[in-house]
Amino acid sequence: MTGANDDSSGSDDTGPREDHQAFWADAVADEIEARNPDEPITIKGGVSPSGVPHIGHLNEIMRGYFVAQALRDRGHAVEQVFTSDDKDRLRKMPRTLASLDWEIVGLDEVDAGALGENLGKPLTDVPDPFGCCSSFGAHQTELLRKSAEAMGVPIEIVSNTQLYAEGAFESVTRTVLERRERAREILADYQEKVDDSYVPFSPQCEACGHLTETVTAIDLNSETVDYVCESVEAGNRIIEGCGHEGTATLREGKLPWRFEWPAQWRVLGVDFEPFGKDHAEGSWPSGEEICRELLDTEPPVPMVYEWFTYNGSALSSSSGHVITVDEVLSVLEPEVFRYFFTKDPGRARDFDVRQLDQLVDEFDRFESVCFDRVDATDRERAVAERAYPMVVDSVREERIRIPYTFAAVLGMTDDEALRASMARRSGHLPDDAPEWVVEDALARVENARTWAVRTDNEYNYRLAESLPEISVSASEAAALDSLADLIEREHPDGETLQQQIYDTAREHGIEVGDFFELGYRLFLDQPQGPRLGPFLAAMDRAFVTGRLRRE
RNA sequence: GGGCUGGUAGCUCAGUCCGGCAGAGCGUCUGGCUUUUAACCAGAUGGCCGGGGGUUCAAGUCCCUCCCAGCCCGCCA
Repeated sequence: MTGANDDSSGSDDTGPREDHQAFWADAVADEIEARNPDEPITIKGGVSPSGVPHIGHLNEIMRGYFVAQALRDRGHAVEQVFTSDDKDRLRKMPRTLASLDWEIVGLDEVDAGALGENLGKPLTDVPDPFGCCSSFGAHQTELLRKSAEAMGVPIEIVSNTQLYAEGAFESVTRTVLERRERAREILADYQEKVDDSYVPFSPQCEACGHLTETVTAIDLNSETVDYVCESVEAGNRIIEGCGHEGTATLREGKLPWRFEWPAQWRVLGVDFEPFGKDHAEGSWPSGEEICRELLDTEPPVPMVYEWFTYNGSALSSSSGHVITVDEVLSVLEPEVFRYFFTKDPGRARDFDVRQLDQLVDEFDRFESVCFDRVDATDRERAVAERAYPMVVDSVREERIRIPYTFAAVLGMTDDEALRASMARRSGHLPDDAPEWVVEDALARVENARTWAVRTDNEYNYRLAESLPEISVSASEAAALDSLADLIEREHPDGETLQQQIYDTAREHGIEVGDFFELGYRLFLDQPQGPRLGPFLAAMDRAFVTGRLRRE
């Protein structure tokens, strides 16, 4: 169905605060619907692709995604686009870069000169320092595309450079130049340094390729501007101009950001756009006014999102304190990370790798709430039922989750059959679980294992492949042998075995604590570990008895 | 200097729009055999809701103000 709500004005009389939406994306969807937008409804995001794309940038995609899904669920056709603002000038050297395989490298490992010699040019005119893409901008855009793909979000990526090149911005640019007096007036309310000489267009110098700011003449008949390539200030530094005097068409240059953003809204027909708090007080209010006053277009429904921090401090492409989508997905299932973005965008949030188990536990609860397996408030249930289907690839109630920390423990072995049998014997997987359930449940093990290794936390065990070098006393040897016999004879369950370990230690006059440590050394080559009884009971019996006998 | 956003239990977060007993999970503690062991179960513990003031029968929620963090505009460079 298309074109919902057309002119049925009678049904719109209910006030906007009529029913409070539990899930934020539905509140946004309400706002968008209230405007009766043309279909497909267009949701946009975008970034200037200059540094290593990190999880903060993903807000531009994920926040829109949930709104898009909420609208689609209501029967609307929705298109989610993402502009790579790749006509932006390269202003400074990034400290780190990412290869297309997400390897983070320093400038010394790439052709840094490709960047350094081209400061001031549009990102798409800067060579790729990795040499693998047609430009630095293209390289960066490719990383963004991969991020969205990895998150399973279908978006159309639009190159800003491309939009200029094909003339999509031409008429808007013309309008802005025609009405530059008004443009100045508006912008001057937001930016003090806008003076009479300000021209809302930056031509690209035909000689050196820099984006320049000194426009000397505007000819709207021929749709060209004359310029002098003078030095410009960018990113707290001066970028030298070449002094060339030339003429540029409206496709050969770019609008300043404050105008470019509203121009995108108009050209792409944007109905909704989320943006970070950096824009909330700057480009949004000016953009809103520019859009209405200058471009005669209604601006999109806005949404400000708070920034994430990473391990407690600000994410920063330039300083290199980043975590990429690729890294996150090496420790989290995509649905868990998608869940992270269902949380209130207005709240500042830390992505703390050391505490990822909490996030995963939260997700597991979220899933359980959706399927009504645990107690929850009405609100929590409403959010879960609404957002959960947008988070998973498919809603399958039979799915089983192994707790993240236990999954990390299962990572002690690479033997997948052993992982499965340990999960079964420990009660986390029913014996009759279908193949796909087992496979799904165990998929988490690799993630959790990577996490445990990366943070080197208390779940970072490794099953000792071969017999560790340990010396045992005569009484300890006897105790271990006797425990092995017991296991062979009685096949005890975990709790029984736990008890038998205590009993055996005492029977042989060994300190209980010492005996446990001996057990951990034997199997993990560490002095501590998980509850020994259940742990040993979960493993292959012959292996356990053999190891106890120090074979 | 002006403004915007955030600040809720040890941790991660709901609840704030629209005032009605301060919540969840995790952690911690205790118990579950005579037993320290990270995957079990039960119970308990946990809060000046950033501070202060105001409105109200009633404030985490509304108003004012201050503090802290981040950001925007300006100023400076």
